[in-house]
Amino acid sequence: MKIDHKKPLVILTGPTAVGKTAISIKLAKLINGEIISADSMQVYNGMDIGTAKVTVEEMEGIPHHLVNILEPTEEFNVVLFKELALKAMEDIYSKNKIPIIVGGTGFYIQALLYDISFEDTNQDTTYRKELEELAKANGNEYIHNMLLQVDVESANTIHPNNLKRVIRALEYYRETNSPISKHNEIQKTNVSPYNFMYFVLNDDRELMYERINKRIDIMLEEGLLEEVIALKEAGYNKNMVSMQGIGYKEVLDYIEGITTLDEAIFILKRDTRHFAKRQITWFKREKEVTWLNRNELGNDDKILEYAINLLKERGIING
RNA sequence: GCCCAGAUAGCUCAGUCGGUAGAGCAGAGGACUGAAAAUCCUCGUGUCGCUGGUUCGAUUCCGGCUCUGGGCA
Repeated sequence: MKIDHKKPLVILTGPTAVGKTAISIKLAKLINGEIISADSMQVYNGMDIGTAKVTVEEMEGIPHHLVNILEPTEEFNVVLFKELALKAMEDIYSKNKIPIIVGGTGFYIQALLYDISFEDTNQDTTYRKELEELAKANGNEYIHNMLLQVDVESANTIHPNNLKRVIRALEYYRETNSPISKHNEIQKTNVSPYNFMYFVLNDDRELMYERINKRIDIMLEEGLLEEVIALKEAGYNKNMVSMQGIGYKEVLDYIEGITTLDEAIFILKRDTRHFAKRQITWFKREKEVTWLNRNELGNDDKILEYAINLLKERGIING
């Protein structure tokens, strides 16, 4: 067995609706772990059905961190995630348990796993707003040209229409006086400080899409509409990050009369399929990933058996 | 039974004044390092319903047939 002094970390992710939750709880029981959610939407209170949030019964006593910790008015982001996840990990290590990161937000997982640095910038977003206004007034190309002046590298890789990232690159330059492309290059070489296993649960595309469509029908039966109506009545609106979650923005459009119910459901299913596809694209690009394919491994118990063996080999758990 | 309108990419449809065709959606691939369930990029060959005719050449014009809408009886 390999001796590794790095702390153990288990990641279990995959596209939406593959069945991460059920497996994660079994896994936590088997390896004496606690779960940290890497999900940008399950952090919000009151957003349960649309995010397919784990219920207390489903948890079966396994502690879950970073679920229900914010109100929908608050903004969650990678930096906050990393900060809170690190705290939770310390807590878990102190109990001699293993942290298991579970959730579909690949960006968050990456930031944590490779300890990507974000500390060198501040929280002030006024410059961001300024740039947004400039773009609105003069067009995307104008802003992109501004970037070209200070950071040719980034300007060449970021498409002018990708406003959010053009703006972030400019913001980064303004705050650090150094191009973000350089920062990214350095961060890319980061070696993970953990002894980890990065599992990606996956399945045949067609089956995945079927499961997504079915899950949304179930969400509607369980009262997704009522949930969104309640959020709207509580004063939450589409400008909030939380309300941009899939399921919320589409249902809001229906409630506000912008689409019919059938259209909203169609769009919701489609957007969820697109999302799952994007998630897979992300995981394909991550280099140190171990795929768990349902069609090759079989049922949840077989998948778990396979995963546990790998964890033993890696010295993350005792064999 | 008669009249009219359709029949073109998985779906909705455009188009070719005759030289074998293109949009949207669906779908596929990709990017992503402080909004990430967000944001952005790339990808379109299909007996142009079937069958005769005219023509150097028909998916496009003409005839017949089949099917689908709608109308009249």
